[in-house]
Amino acid sequence: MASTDIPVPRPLDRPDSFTQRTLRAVRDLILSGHFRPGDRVNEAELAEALGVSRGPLREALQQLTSEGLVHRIPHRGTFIPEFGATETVELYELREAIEVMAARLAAERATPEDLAELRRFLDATGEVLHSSDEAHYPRDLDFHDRIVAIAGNRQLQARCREVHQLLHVARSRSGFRTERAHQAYDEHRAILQALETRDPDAADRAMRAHLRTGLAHVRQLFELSEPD
Amino acid sequence: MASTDIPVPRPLDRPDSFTQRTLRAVRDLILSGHFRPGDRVNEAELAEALGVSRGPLREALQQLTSEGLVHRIPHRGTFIPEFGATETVELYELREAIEVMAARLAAERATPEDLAELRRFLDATGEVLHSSDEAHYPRDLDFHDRIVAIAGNRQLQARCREVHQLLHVARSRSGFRTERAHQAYDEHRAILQALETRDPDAADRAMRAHLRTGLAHVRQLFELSEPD
DNA sequence: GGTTTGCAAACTGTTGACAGTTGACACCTC
DNA sequence: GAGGTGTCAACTGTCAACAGTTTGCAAACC
Repeated sequence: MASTDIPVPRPLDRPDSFTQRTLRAVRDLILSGHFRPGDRVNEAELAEALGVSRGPLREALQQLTSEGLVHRIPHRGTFIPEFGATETVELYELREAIEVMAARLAAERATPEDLAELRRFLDATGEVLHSSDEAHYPRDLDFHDRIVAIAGNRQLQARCREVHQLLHVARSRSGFRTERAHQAYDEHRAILQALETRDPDAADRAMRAHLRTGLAHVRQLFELSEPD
Repeated sequence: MASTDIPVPRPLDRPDSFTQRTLRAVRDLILSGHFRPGDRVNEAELAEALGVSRGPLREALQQLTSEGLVHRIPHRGTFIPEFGATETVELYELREAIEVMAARLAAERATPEDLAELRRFLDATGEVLHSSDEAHYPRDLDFHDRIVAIAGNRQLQARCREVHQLLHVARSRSGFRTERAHQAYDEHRAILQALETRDPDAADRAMRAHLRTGLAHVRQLFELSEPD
């Protein structure tokens, strides 16, 4: 078709709509902690700051509402939700539902290359972990995302993204730190092993155990910070 | 506070916003089959028909987009998505993730009353099923919704609703009929039994088996209608 | 002094109009 | 007639202004 060698016609360069850009901007503001749980969003002010009118902003807020990152009360305004112990536990249970299923599917569908790459990834994080004795484990979510990707189900992947987002906000409040890097790493290895034996039930058990440990840890944090 | 006995001050009577009403209206139009997969939505026309301006309609469409009931292409318009075999299978897998988890939680959390009511419900549907030999099983979803309700996790419940909606649209195209009412009924009894023994693993297995049977059935329909 | 009542400012909900893009049809060329 | 080009109507994206609601404050009243 295209006869010449011009770099690229790029139908992709079209800057996407104000609504989409605004959506990403506001989402980042929430995830980055600029807006904190309990805060109220002033539409006119925020629209001005982002350089758009209230129309696109309102569409973006509507989307964020269904993502759960924002809560709208009629005639009152838009608020950043506060996640208590109950909500956080519910999110963890949803996460367990999705990621356990993803682990099952990954055990059935992973290609040899998938497994090899996952192993390399874990080896790399293992080295980092043992050399510098970090108590933090920044690549935890990376591992989980990779497994959901291997599962090859877009619906699961999309929901997983959403849940991780919400948990990020839910945990942000009490200065959450994993502090259990080595344990998590060991559990990740167990999951990898289950995948390599292509045993969905074993993958199920390993992933579930891993997530429940995480939930138990978060529960403990909540009980410490507020006996709710 | 309120000293007098006037019926009710009712802060609830406030008719909710145009956006909310429009959202429900359009959702119903899609679920009822008025809009069919592949159809395009004309904003001006639909807004006029619903008696609102394009603003609220666009906010409603934005929400429907994140529910997956609608697909927007920039500068092209809003379309009702067409669910092929791949998408439908993915939805079933997501459903399995959610409802299996719900069954596990229900096994742990169901009160005796919950179980008694669920049993009454199943008995009632059983009678209907055996007296009039309906091939159709209209209360199938009811049963599933009850279990998710018993699980008592709002996040799971909300996602479950969404998935059921999408599956409704996905199946609507090829004049889907269950045709396996008696089998489904038996499987439901098995699930109930697992719940009554309060065995999460048994509930897991029973629910998973039930949903996989359903998926196998749908797969068969797709292979018949289109060898995709 | 404490409670109620009545503004008034601030903000959200909604609208109609304008700007930019897309897709189709007609026309022109070879 | 096939292929390319120009034009136009239809529709989406965006905006600025208007309408209705909420909330805080202040004055009035008991």
